[in-house]
Amino acid sequence: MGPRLRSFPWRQTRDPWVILVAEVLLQQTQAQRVADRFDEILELFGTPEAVVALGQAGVVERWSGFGYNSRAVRLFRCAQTVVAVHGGVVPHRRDDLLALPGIGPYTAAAIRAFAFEEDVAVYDTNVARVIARAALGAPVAAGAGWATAQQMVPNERGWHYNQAVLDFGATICTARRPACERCPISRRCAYARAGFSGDDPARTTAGTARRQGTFRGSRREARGAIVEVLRQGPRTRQELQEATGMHAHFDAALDGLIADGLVTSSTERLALSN
DNA sequence: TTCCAGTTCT
DNA sequence: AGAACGGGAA
Repeated sequence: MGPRLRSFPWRQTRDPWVILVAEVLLQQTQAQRVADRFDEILELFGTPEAVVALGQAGVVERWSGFGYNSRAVRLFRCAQTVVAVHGGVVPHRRDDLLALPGIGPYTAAAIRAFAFEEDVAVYDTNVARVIARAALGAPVAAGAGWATAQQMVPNERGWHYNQAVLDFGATICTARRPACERCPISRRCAYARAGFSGDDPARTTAGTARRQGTFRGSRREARGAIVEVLRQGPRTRQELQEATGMHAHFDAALDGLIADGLVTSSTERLALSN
């Protein structure tokens, strides 16, 4: 037998809502960071009704430390939709899942594969890298990569297979320094068999991480700082600006947060939107 | 600096 | 297609 799957709390359940919450948190966020706070996450967001009851501001308040705060807004709206439209039950059909706020192609597939145990391919940054390197030895567009991934899913074993590929990409076939020396499939890896000639196929493959601008001094940093201060409670514009210490992008950041429905501006104060 | 179990808007 | 969107960790 090869190595076991990594032990993550969301792998011990098939509760579709819990899986959904975990997958939303895992979007662009290292698995270990989510795992470290999973008890707290379950207590806070364990049912769609609980999320609705928290209210949007409550959800955003408790999202501290996870980043991408719009995900908190979308999770709240998603909970509302699941309760109001689906009677509190997470749907299993792809189109119904994609219609939920914050649920895109990856998360819809992850819910189907990991909660409902359907044999659908989960295609994320890890899988895209593995497909490009090991299966094809060449860069892939998103559509073709997904199709290739789907062909590889074994009948009746999708749950375990998908979790295993994710682990393989996260621990062996990594973005930076892939551990080819201890790779169990290096003999069958297209890129390895080609002698690692040319650029890393994963580099230019769609679905793998794209580079972003510098965070320090960015508007995104200002947005994050503003939301973090407002988690403590409402503030005047003056107080908010001083507390964040953000000057350069403060106005644009605040405008953006209001436009995104994260922050509400009343006559005197700014606050997280309800 | 790069990258992280992506989604949404333009 | 490209950009915007957090913040932590290697």
